[in-house]
Amino acid sequence: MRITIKDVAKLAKVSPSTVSRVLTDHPKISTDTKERVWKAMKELDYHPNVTARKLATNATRTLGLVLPNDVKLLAENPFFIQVLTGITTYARQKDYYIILTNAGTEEDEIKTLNHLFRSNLIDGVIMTVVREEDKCAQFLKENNHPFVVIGKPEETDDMIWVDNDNFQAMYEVVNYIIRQGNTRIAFIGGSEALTVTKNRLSGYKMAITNRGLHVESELIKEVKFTEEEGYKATMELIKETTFDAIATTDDLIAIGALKAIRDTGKKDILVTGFNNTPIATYQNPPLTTVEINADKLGYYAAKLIISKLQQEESSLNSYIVDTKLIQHNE
Amino acid sequence: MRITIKDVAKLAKVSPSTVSRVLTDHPKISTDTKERVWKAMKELDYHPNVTARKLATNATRTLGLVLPNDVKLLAENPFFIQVLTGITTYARQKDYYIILTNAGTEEDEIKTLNHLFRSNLIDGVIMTVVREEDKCAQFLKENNHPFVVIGKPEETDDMIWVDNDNFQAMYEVVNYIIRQGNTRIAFIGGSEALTVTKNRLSGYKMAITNRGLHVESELIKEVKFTEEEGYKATMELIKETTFDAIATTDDLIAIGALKAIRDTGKKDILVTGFNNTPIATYQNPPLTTVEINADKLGYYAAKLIISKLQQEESSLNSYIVDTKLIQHNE
DNA sequence: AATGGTTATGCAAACGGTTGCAGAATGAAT
DNA sequence: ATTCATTCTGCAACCGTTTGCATAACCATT
Repeated sequence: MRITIKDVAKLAKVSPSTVSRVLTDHPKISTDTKERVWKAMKELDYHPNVTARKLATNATRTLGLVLPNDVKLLAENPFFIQVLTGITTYARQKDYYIILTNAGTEEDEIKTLNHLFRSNLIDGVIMTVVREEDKCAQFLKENNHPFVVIGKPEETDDMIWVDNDNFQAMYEVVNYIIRQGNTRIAFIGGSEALTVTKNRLSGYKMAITNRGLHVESELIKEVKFTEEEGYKATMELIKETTFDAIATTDDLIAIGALKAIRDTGKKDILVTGFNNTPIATYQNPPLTTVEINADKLGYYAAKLIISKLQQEESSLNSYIVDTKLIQHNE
Repeated sequence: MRITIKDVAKLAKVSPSTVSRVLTDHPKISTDTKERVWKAMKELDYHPNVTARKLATNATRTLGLVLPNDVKLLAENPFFIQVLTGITTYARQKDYYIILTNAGTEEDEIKTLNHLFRSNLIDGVIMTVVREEDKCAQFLKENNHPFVVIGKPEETDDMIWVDNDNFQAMYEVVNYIIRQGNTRIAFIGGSEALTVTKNRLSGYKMAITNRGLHVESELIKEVKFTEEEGYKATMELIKETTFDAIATTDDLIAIGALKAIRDTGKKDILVTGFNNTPIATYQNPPLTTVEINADKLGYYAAKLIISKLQQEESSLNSYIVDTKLIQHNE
């Protein structure tokens, strides 16, 4: 038989209400009874039934998390598991729980989220993948479901979000490249429709300009986040123009670029990536890249949404996670 | 105001009990009322309150999952996120939920699991990391908490587990190596205390013997699952003996081996890994490795524990997930 | 018409907590 | 001794389901 609040009450010779109040550290309970109840709880090794509490308080203290279905994407990108780690770490500190599920299409995700909210399973949700004009985000907004997104959205009005300072990060990368003595620096980035790419491109341009160099459109390529695309873009660059460094927005793209450079027998072209993935670390020589601290992104995402749910006064709407240039050259 | 079972009952002109019975497809409800109730549910867009149901049925339909705290380990090893994907995929099919949390030490994990079970948050747990003489597993067993482990345990009596056939997988690897014309084949594996290493080593030995070759202890090394250890072990091998191939039990070890081979200017030494990590794919040339289908491991782990919890007759106690040799040589 | 056997549904008590409100107990003030 | 304010605790209703038991309604049988 499970130990319930009644058992504790009986042993401590108080009513269940009192035990409940002791649990929540209600101010009007005398130290005396508090101690009696604590003793009883310890003696019985009492664990409150969280489900019953959820029902009574109509708060689940649970956050939802929907991962994409694509195993390959998840496996290649440590980003997700790192975000996840950050989230669970903070949630645990605050006695919040995480329900994990997955979804394929955007509609699927909406259906899943709808179910989670409407069935009283979660109080809020953390979105790790935000598309342009994201239907999920729109759905959540329309239904007044609290959520936080990882990655600064286009429209930030009453949105809660965390992100790196992508402008600043790329600015530093390009500055580093220039300090290494390079002057013609190419840029290969993901879709320019994505805010993240936009910001990184701006950082690139600003660094170039500030150092008295010129932004040249023939040095700028837009591709998908894959090795192949990085390879192709680099091949085009090699054919079309000359350059002594490439700044990319993703390690996978960078790997492709490195391969193209090897295959064409080029030398001394500095390539930089983004995200500090293991793939980068184990390149030979290792790639210069940017640590985006994905676990911190998760950590602060959880923090923001939880303080919102707790209606804390101090609760912020956004947070910038620092980045770090990782120079693997010896 | 939320739509409850009472609202549905009122609209369908039945009692809440009847609605509840319709929900669970109780056989004694007439098709007539069933349809009336369904219509009412649809009209009100009713979603049952899962929390209330959990309380009433004393079953949470939720599985716990505890990840290690070590971000680096998680990021380098796509294994975890793949397992996770498999789990959520199956769980979703069966309307089960996954609660995710993390823990550092073994004691921490026990504490966490204890809390999850005692607080009525989960019905069962999936263990992804099983140590030798695992205290967690012992704790779960002693307290009669249902669990499944990924990785065949030493003692399999009334344990539920899934695993690859590690013997067979390594047997095939070594056969492949031999078919490529190699005869002196080294083995670098993780701790021999781990069942997984034992089984892979047996597979190695069997393949060697079956092909009429000899097992030589100077060709066998035991290390940790890191690149450095793989590097060191290979350096030792190079110093101490000769060989034309190395079978390792992990891609990271293999990467280290490759590096040692490069650094010493050796040629034509075939190195194989295990786990088919992205790091392997993006090696140059790509590593020959073994796909262990970690997502299937998760999928079947979820399947086994769920059928156990549902007390299905057909429920198995173990499942072997197939592996596949990935030859990246062109 | 009375009886009996089904079948379909409702009643009410649970599940294990929380919480507004009432009121007992205490001490201070008149 | 009475009144009042204050502090602490208990009563009972409630959260939204499920489910054992009772029973109404129906049909078939005698």
